[in-house]
Amino acid sequence: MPGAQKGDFAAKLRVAQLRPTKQRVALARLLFAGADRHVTAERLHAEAANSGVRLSLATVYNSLHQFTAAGLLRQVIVDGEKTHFDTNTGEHHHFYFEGGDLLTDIPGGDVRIEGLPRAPAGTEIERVDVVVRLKSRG
Amino acid sequence: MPGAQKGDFAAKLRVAQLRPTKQRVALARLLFAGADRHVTAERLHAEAANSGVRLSLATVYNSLHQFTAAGLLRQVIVDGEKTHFDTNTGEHHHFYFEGGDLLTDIPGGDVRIEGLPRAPAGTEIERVDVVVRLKSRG
DNA sequence: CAATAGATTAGAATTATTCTAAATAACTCA
DNA sequence: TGAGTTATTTAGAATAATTCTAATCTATTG
Repeated sequence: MPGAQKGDFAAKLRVAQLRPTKQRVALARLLFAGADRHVTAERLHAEAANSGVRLSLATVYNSLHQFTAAGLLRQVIVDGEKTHFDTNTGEHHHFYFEGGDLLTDIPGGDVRIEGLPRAPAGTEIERVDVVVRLKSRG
Repeated sequence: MPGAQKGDFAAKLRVAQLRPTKQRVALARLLFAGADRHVTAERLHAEAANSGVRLSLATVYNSLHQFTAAGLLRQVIVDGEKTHFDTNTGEHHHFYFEGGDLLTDIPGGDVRIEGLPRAPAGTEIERVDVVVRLKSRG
């Protein structure tokens, strides 16, 4: 099976109804080749540049949003300045290191949240996000 | 006790080591006169203008941050675009209506979170935020 | 391969927020 | 109270993340 490596990402994109362009495949490789990870647009753009792929920041933004819409990524809002994207789309939560711009996952299965009120009339719960904000111990 | 109304806010500011200027007192009145509330800088600025107080947006930002540092307000990060400030500084969580830019409180006492892992070595938990994201029921 | 729909791009535009330096107002205390 | 000191306010410039635009490319399809 020659070309299998590369084909994985192209196939993944095709399943998501996204044309597997050079840029999208390159970003998909950076995002999905290894373990789950968290990225910002800026950082992913820098990484792409480092790994020899030339693409514009606009394309990174476009792709991150398209991947998110397709369910391949999920947005994590924790710091008001930048948007973080998470390759782990399953149920889970986050540790966030204030200032450090660093996120790590808390497996969802371990966490139970009890006593939440019902969703207000006319609405339904889309998702429950838990962010554990950390500071370094003085 | 004449001037008691106004004095409340000036006193509150003095306790917080903030000089009770006309602008800060006006903002404090808007924020703390009634029930707990959530505001953005832009909205508070508009409200101040409506209530006849002329102050700059920069002052609103300054004041919101100073109030927050003094423990009178708390920041709520839920939507990546704007920062929300909450007059309820006690333990509690939030419902967030996607798109609607609207926040409501979930009393903290009712909610229990179990199964969180320990804070990573060298860090401690500063706060645990729960955001229940709502969408309108289709 | 030609035609077409979709993607990429550079750079301008937008938005929230912060910064800067000058003008103003609050506080101190003699 | 009034001079002097210090903190605050302000308009507008600056910044930073993100989105938009219009033109240029590229993948796909027949």
